[in-house]
Order: sequence, then structure tokens, then C-alpha cells
Amino acid sequence: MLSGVTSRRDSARLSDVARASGVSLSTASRALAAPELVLPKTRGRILDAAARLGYVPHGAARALASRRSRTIGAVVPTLDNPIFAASTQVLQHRIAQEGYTLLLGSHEYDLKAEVKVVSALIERGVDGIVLVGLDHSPELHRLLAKAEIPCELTWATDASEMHYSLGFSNRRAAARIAQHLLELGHREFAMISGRTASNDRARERVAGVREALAAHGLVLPPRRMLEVPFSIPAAREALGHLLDAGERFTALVGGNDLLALGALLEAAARGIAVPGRLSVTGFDDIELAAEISPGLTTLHIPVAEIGRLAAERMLARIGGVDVPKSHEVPVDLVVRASTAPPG
Amino acid sequence: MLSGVTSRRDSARLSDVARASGVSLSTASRALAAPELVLPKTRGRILDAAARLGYVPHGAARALASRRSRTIGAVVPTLDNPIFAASTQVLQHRIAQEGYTLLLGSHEYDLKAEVKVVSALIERGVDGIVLVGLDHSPELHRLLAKAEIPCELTWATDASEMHYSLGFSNRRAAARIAQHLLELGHREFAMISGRTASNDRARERVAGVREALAAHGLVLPPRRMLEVPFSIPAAREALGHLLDAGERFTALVGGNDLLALGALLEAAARGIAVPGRLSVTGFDDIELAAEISPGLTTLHIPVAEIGRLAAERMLARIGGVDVPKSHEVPVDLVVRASTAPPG
DNA sequence: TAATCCGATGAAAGCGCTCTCATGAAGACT
DNA sequence: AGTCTTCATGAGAGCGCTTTCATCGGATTA
Repeated sequence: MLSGVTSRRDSARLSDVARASGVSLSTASRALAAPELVLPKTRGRILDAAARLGYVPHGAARALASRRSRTIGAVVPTLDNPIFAASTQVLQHRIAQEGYTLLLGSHEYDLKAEVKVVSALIERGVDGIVLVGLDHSPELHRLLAKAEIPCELTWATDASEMHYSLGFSNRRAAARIAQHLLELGHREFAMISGRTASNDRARERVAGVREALAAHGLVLPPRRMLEVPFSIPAAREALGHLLDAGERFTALVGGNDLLALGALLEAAARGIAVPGRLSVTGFDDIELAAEISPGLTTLHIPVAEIGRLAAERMLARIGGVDVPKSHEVPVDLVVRASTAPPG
Repeated sequence: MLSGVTSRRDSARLSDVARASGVSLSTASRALAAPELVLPKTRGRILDAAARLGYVPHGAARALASRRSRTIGAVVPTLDNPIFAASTQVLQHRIAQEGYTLLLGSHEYDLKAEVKVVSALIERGVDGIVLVGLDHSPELHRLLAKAEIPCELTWATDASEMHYSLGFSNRRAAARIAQHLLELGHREFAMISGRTASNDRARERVAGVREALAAHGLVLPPRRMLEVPFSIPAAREALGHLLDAGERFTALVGGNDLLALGALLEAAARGIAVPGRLSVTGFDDIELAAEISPGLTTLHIPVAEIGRLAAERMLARIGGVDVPKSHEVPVDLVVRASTAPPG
């Protein structure tokens, strides 16, 4: 491209602004990036000219020269899960306030796909990356290390403190749910979990339930632990399956609210009284959990807080300020009408 | 920055790849961007070297030189609404297959905020922009025109064909729902709508219902048309309000499924039989609509299809291929158990 | 055999900005 | 008055890539 004439001649460059205001390119650049270094009078002239010409900075040029893109990457399993949609929403909102833009990817619970997405984000020069969970491909970590950009793992805390993480202990949280059921007097449990492969959150929740039961000398037999996709119909089918198989249990632990909701609906459809004959628990506390009847006993996760904190921690680290390696957000048991002592 | 030594010395540049494979920078560049222009043998050497050095192209440099960023921007009102989350998910997935990355913004139904977000995206050099709905600030259109990048409006069709749009007629769709209720024999209607300010979809749905009623000589009295935020509790409250005010109606039209769901739950809580004493309709056909009891009569929108088509149309236009100015996706009435003739 | 063409490669000029360093004028101090 | 600071501004070298244009063998044709 030898002739500059062929390029977007209509959109003003910084050099145009500089010329129009009678200053050098450097001064014009400073007026925008570090206004305090420029005499107020000069600065005014430059800003006027910029406004008049409708100057819009060229992000790529800026990123190339300054080595920072003012973009942050986020990769979630899927936006279809309202908790990821909600926390991403807050993350985006918060970083936008600081002039950052969100680059978004998803991987549908496929770790190989995640590597590709992250690699695309790094190629785009993101200043930092927010991921979900602790389970990631080693290659992912290699890429990240090489790019030398900060990374936050969310929705879980990394006990080993090898990585920066933000969330809560899924294991302890799930144990708490189970504990609640145990205290009500339940002894026969079943669980409908999401897929545990490549999903540490799901795995840890199952482990938490098992631990709590074990403390009472109880077990969760494999045939009463079903793994299904995260969807209402899948959960309905799973409960149907357990029931049809003649399994006798008084407490059903859902891997998350969606799954618990499916169980609630299936129980209603089959005329099984909740909590009369069956107690059901969820995990997440989505909006619907409080509205449905019976109200779902679940664990409240501060979803927005996770998004906000991910933003804060990321922004701090990009700015060179260190933060604690792991940050735990409070989660709370919310007892509603779906649990009661076994009938 | 006079010394190149201070910059990420560890990450390989294209010039390193060129040197390592004994070719010029140009040839190395071509080997990656237009492989057919390079002798297979040479190309192989170059690709080998690139792999060996772990070469990752520098997006900003590429964007600066080529004037295309291989990123696409999308701005939604909020990710909290599952229909936007789902269509965005598909959009992201589809463009990623073509090597594009999604830049995401949201504006929370604030047109001024939208301008800011879009401006940030343009600054980042997106190759195209996907927006939701027809209502946008004039300034938005000015920015877009100046940037000369393609823009797709989704979730509605622009009858005037001034802009490229992809979706369906919210008015006709809503009229169809009302028509269904009219055919069942309903004559007394109420509606719970989302906020109609800056939201053409909500406005058109109300208009569609009014049109259908008018064709039968009926009206929707203002006191029976409530505008609320898009949330279940808000809808419950609204229905409560209508009932408490002593309004007598046999059909309740929800502006979307979430609102209808709220109405369903409130009716259940108050012991009002649906569809015995009250028929309720939704709009969108979210997963829950089919699962809840009674099943929600609603309008099915091909959400994933909208995301996919937005991707296809955008990719085509970026590639210089023109597409029809407006594309209508089929929507279908889904009759479930929440509607019946008035008791 | 000479003229012609073609496909593969290289040289080098940007793309639009940032940032270091140099400069020079004005004020501070002795 | 002379020297030293300080501060606002300017000059110019990149940032890492793409792309045009020139070049140069070798195959094709007359």
C-alpha cells in the first residue's frame, strides 16, 4: 500500500488533529493520553480540533505502539447457563467503565476448544483473561505463561494457590447442602449432577456431598448418582429413571438449580409430593428458585459479585497492583419449601 | 521506545520465522495468509519454523497493516435475558469457526449507553456490528456510516428497508397470539409488557395485540396494559395489581415468556385456575415454557437461527457479498395448556 | 536462438499511533 | 548577570505486520 490516499480518507487521524490545532503529533497524542502534561490552552485547542474533525483513535495502531489493547478476554463454558450470562454481563459492564472492551469466547465444556479460543484472544492482544473453573488444558497454561498476561480463574478457589482464583469451595458448599438434609433426618440420598468430565465444579460438588454423607457413615451409591447435561428435560428424565428403577430415597441433591427445577417439575408431574415424600435441593439460587412453588432450597451464590470482583482484580493486576492469589466470596444456604424432614 | 530489546523478547515475530526458514518477510507473510502463492516446499519450511518457534501472529499489527481486525462486535440490551444469551452464544460460535472473535457490549436498554459501546467497538476496529432491534440513536447511525462497516439489526425486520435487518415482525407475531385468544372466544384482555421506551420490539408487540383486538371491535384499555421491567417478580406484582384493582379479564398476554411465567406463578399462588379462569400467553418459547405446568402457550422464535443467520449475513457482507436487505425467520404459535376458551 | 511470459521471491514503504530523548524558553537561585 | 532547573513541546524511531512493485530464473513460443 504505497498510496495513503486509498485508505479511509474521510476519517481523521491524529496527525490531522495535530495539524488543525497547530501542534506536533506528540503533543496531540499527549493531550489525549496524559492531559496534565499539556498546557490547558493548548489542550483545549487540540480537543476542539479532535471534536470538530470527529477524530476516533485507531485502536490497532494504539495497541501496536503501546503494547496494550485495553481489551479483556473472557471464556465461559456457555452463555446458555444464566449464571455465566449474568456474571459476564457484570464483568463487561464494569470493565467498560474503565474504558476496556470485552472479547468473549465459549467452549461448550470442551477443553480443546477452550485452548483455541484462548489462543485467538491472545492473538487479539487482550491485556488479561478471565476463565471459568480450575480444569484447563496444560497447553492453555503454557500459552498464558508465554503471553505473560494475567489470568483469573472464577467460580472456584484454587486451594493450591498455583493460579489466581476467585469464587468459593464447591466442595464445602455442596457439603453444606447435604448437611442440611442430614440434619433434617434424611439418610437415603440420590443426586443428579452435571457432567463431571472437564468440570471441576461439578466434580467437587459430588465430592462434597459424598464427604458429608461419609461423616455420617452413609454413602451415595453409584446407581443413585446420575450425570446428565445441564438441562431441565435431562433432569426430568433422570429423576424418572431413578424412580422407575425403584430406587428408594428421600432426598435428591441437584447439581444446580436447573437440574433441581427439572426434578421438581417431574415430581409434580408424577404426583410425588415435595417436600412431603421427597426433599429437593438446588445450587446457585437463580431467580426462579424463589418464585417456583415449592420454593427451592438452594445455595445462594453472589453471581454479580463474582463478575464484579473478576473485573476489579483483573483491572488491578493489569495496572500492576497485585491482589491476593485467591479470593473467596460468601455463599449461603437458603432454606425454602422444597426440603423437610423425611415423611 | 528506541530499544526493541525491552519488548517481549521471548515471543517470536514473523521476521524470526522468516530468518529461521531462510526466506524474506514477505514470503513468510504470504505463506500464512495466502499459501497458494508460495511453493509447497518453501511453505512447508516456513510453517515448520513457525510451529517450532511457537509463532503467534500479532493481531494489532495485522489489523493496522491490513485494515481488517477479524473481529465482529455485538451489542445486546442485556445478557440476562436468555434469548439474547442464546443467540449471542450461537453468533460467537459461528464466527469463531471462520477465525473471527466476538467483541461484546451491552447497554441495559439505554440508547445513550449504546452509542458509547458502539463507539468503543468501532475504535477497536471491528469489521462489522450486530445490534438488537430497530430503535437506535441517530448518532449511532452516524458513527456507523462514518466507519463504513456493515451493521445488522436483529430480532426485528425493518419494513422500510433502510437498514439491514434480520428477524420477524413483532407486530404480526403478537397479533397472531391475540388472534389465537380471540378465536378461543376471549373478549376481555389484559397485557403485561416490558418497557416500551427505546424498545421497538416491546412497542410493536403491544401494537400487534391492539390491532388484532381492533379488528374485532375490541380495545385494550390503558389500565389493563401494564409496563414492567423484564423480571418474574415484576410480572407477579403486575398481575396482582390488576387483580386487586378488580379488573375483569379472561386473557392475559405476556410481553415475553418471563413475564407470562410470572403471571402463571402468581395465578397459582392466588388459586386462580389457568386456563380455567384465566388464559395466559407468552412470547419467545424459552425452554421452561414447555416444562412448566400448565405448559405455556407462546410464540416460538428460532433463537439459535437468529444468531446463526446474523453470523452468516455478517460474514458474507464482510467478504463483499451482498445479502437481501431484510431476512424474515419463521415464527410459530405453540399452543399448550395455558390457554382455553373463557370459562 | 532470441523474445516473451509467468510464477516465486525479495525490497521496502507504509498502517496510525506511542514514547524516549532533545530542545528551548521561562523562572529560580546565588 | 549567570547558571541551574523546570516544564511544555517537537523530532523521530519504532511497534509487527501487509502489500505493491520490481526482479529474476526458467519454461514457452516464434
